[in-house]
Amino acid sequence: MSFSGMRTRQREAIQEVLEAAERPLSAHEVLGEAQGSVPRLGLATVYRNLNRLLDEGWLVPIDSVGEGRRYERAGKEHHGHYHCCTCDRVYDLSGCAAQAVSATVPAGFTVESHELVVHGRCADCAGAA
Amino acid sequence: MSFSGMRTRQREAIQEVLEAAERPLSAHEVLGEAQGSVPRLGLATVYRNLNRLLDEGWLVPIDSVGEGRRYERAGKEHHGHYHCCTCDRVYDLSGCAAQAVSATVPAGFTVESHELVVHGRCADCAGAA
DNA sequence: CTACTTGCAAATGGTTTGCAGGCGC
DNA sequence: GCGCCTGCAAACCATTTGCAAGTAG
Repeated sequence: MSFSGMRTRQREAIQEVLEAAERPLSAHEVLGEAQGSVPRLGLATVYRNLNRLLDEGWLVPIDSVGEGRRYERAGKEHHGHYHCCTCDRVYDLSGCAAQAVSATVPAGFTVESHELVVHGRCADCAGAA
Repeated sequence: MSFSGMRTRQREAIQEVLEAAERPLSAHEVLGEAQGSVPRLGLATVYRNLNRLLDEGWLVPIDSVGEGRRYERAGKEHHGHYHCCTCDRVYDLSGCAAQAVSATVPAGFTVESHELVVHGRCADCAGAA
């Protein structure tokens, strides 16, 4: 099991884009950026690589915000995400800001609401599975 | 503003289902339940009513968990949601549990991770929009 | 050379929309 | 009766999959 798979031009372009990003990116954003290095890059290839990178633990999925999944380089300190309702982009917050939401939001940003989601297993499933 | 729209059998069935639910429901769950009272009810009608109810503020959307949006009656005390990774259902948590996640999780439930998402406007959009 | 990958196109699954007929008011 | 609402089917959009051809090792 082991691992990384082949080294291809498209795979590297995708990783570079994600490594350089300072906020979670959508598949389309990755496609757009990566096509800078690999023009003929297809969306399916982007998804296939994103999913592989998720399996390998190189990426973390961000599903918590509206439409579509975002992808972020793994290994960062646990942090919250700030979603702009207008431009729909997602920004990283510093640290897990649960206790002081407004304090962690970047200056100039306005907080409208926040959500806390816990993932795990309920009593039924913990016993059954 | 003001607005309620017409009173129809399907609309009432949908509202009853959501009023009775003690956890956020997906459009399909609403459809299934409501068809108990209105057999020929269509999925499109469910979506149209759910969206209208959202506009009217009667419902709150829960986008934070995995696949598809869930809908919950508005007006409840702000609370977190517990998502079971196995059965994929979403449960309400009591109160905003940001400060003590594990403490608010129902007995028997296992916490695997949690997410905090803040919605609002970034500096650019707050000024522009 | 052989297996893993890619690109393109068709398939999926959730949600929305177009349209003709129905029902609330 | 007029207009909003419903049901059905087609349209959309994000993501996945099938398949023939390309490329890494």
